[in-house]
Amino acid sequence: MVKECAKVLTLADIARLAGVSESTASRALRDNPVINAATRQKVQQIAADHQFKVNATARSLRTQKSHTIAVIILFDAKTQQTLTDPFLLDILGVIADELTRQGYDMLLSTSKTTDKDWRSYYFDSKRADGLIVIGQGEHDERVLQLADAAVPFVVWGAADSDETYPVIGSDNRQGAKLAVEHLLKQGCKRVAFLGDIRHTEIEMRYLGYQDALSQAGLQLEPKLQLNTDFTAQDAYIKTQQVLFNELSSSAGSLDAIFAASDAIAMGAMKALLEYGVQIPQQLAIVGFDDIAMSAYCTPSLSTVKQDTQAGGKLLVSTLLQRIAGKTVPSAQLPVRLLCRQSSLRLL
Amino acid sequence: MVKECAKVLTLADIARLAGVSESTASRALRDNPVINAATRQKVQQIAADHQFKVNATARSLRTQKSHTIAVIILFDAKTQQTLTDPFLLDILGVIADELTRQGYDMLLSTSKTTDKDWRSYYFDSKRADGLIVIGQGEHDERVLQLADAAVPFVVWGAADSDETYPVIGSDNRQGAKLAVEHLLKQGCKRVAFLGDIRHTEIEMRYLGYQDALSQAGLQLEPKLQLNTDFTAQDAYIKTQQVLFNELSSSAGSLDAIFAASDAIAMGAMKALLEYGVQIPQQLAIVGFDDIAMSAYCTPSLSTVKQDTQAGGKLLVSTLLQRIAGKTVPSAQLPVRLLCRQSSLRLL
DNA sequence: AACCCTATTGCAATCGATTGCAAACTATCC
DNA sequence: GGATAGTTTGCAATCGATTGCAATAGGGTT
Repeated sequence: MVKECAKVLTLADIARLAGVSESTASRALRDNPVINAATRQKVQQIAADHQFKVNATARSLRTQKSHTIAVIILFDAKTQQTLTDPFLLDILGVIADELTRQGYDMLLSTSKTTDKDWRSYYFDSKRADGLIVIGQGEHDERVLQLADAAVPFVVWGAADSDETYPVIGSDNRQGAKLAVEHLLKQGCKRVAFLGDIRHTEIEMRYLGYQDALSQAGLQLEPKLQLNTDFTAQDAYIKTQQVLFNELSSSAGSLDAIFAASDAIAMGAMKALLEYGVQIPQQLAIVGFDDIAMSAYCTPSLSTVKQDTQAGGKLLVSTLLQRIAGKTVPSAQLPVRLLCRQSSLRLL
Repeated sequence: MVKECAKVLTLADIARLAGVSESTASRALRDNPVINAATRQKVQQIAADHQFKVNATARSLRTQKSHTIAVIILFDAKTQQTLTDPFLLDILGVIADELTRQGYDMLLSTSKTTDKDWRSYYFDSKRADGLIVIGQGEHDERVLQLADAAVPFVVWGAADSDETYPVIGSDNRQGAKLAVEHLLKQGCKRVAFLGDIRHTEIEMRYLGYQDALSQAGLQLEPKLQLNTDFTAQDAYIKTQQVLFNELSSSAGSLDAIFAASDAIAMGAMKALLEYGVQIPQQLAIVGFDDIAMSAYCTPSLSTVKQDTQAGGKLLVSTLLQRIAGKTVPSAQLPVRLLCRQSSLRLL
């Protein structure tokens, strides 16, 4: 059903129509002040009339800039689905908007698809001028490999110690500490931690969890930390398998959960509610991220809100500065604890 | 911190290193059988050793193919956020994987960013070989505009009557009918419909809702249809503002809701639960999509599951066939009703 | 030995836009 | 009038890979 239609015009066509050379046409369209104002207007008018669009490919080849950023979303190899966590969608949207605002296109890929070598695929091949990597996970080798090459990139995650590349992320440790302090303030004594500490971000949250416990003089129980995937499903299963036993053990009853993501929290909460546990009276729970659904589940989920708006913008601006050759430091964004029904006992 | 590193090699470099001409090198790398096997091997070996990657820009310019597909996500102009619905993430992930599998890159954009003219921006400028438009919404003008041009594209949505372009989507009408039939079978008499019927897909769901009602000999009450955004928040508010009044009206009590998306359903459910309504005993509710959270909210949400896996793959294969010049028909994917706690009264 | 055929390889043009440098033209001033 | 400065414009090279066509070499045949 595709209609045959006139061939797409090239710069040469526009130049001919305007009666000028290609160089003049090119400069006119790019608002080069060296071109006479009248000529410029005329060329632009003709280009607009014919809906002329510069061939992005040719321009990229000549200028050696693609004006495209590749966004790579890492995910857990175990999880079947590629994009699962709503949190990703959130930050992805912000990045997309911000890149467009800055005149860049966004090439999206999931790690499954490009196991090989990001540098050669995206950068050497000139598909992208820079990379944004979301999530560090256990895939650090590939990120480190990038760092060794002269590829401009930024990571969303947790700054480890002294990376040679900029990492943007929330203050995970502080956020976790706030969450657990809040749980303790609600009278909880035994708090489980749900999340895979092999991911750097989650490890930081675990540290914040520890901070709060030790500050309150509580003993750390390693068996209360479960490596769960970032899915409600896995949290649901692990909760049933492991935590039910802890609800009333010799060590006292489990009376709180701090989950490393809202999806995890919701899975755990589901299992507990089905089991007849009263939330928050018998067990209080706090998640992390503040995805849209958190406020609308029942009971609504207390959580540590990540500022995706600020995060996405900072990722983009950091990357663009790096592309411009500047050295930009890592940054941690402040987080905020949102207390909702799942953890508020004192009303 | 970017280390200075050797300039990226070009095909000419590889050719020189292998002692052959550029043409031979090019052909060797593309596995052209006309090249002597030994030569081919040698060139490929050298290229691999030096981690040579063909410059995608130059190749695109020469071959006039970008091997890139632009995915455009439409969204409601009223909603602030760009990417809100988890369902989008779902299908987006499938499309991303499938495109990669087929050797295509994916350029992602949200409609906010490219209000202007998709054809000239993506296609005429040679940024993409084709377009996938997700969601028709109220933005039909732009889609129609595409159809008039010779641009290969596919739409995820609902086939209207006789479009000149392929539309892939779920069997929305049938899905809605199944959902409402189920509600009626549970003994419900007055069913509200939450969703904005100005979107074609939702309109189809509304038709299915009507089908089920009239088949059961029930009167359609137009005031029970509310145009809600695709967010839990808007559904929450609208439910409070409008539906509370209907819980016990002269027309009988509202005892069921069919929501056009799971997010909407969850927002409505939250409002009702807060108001003290028993779900499903007093009011049963069914959503649409089957997003990951639906199974993990409380009560778990009955819903009409869309087959995103099949949908994403079909979108991609349809588009690629179109790019190859074939005419491909629209298609409707079967849906499945998942009965969970929010609607099951008879246990 | 002459000739033909096939298997390889290379030359050179091409994709479309950008840009350094030189040319052309106008204006100004002595 | 002519020289100089300033403003516009165009020529031609360039970005890197692909490909039609011609050229070459080697093998086989009569």
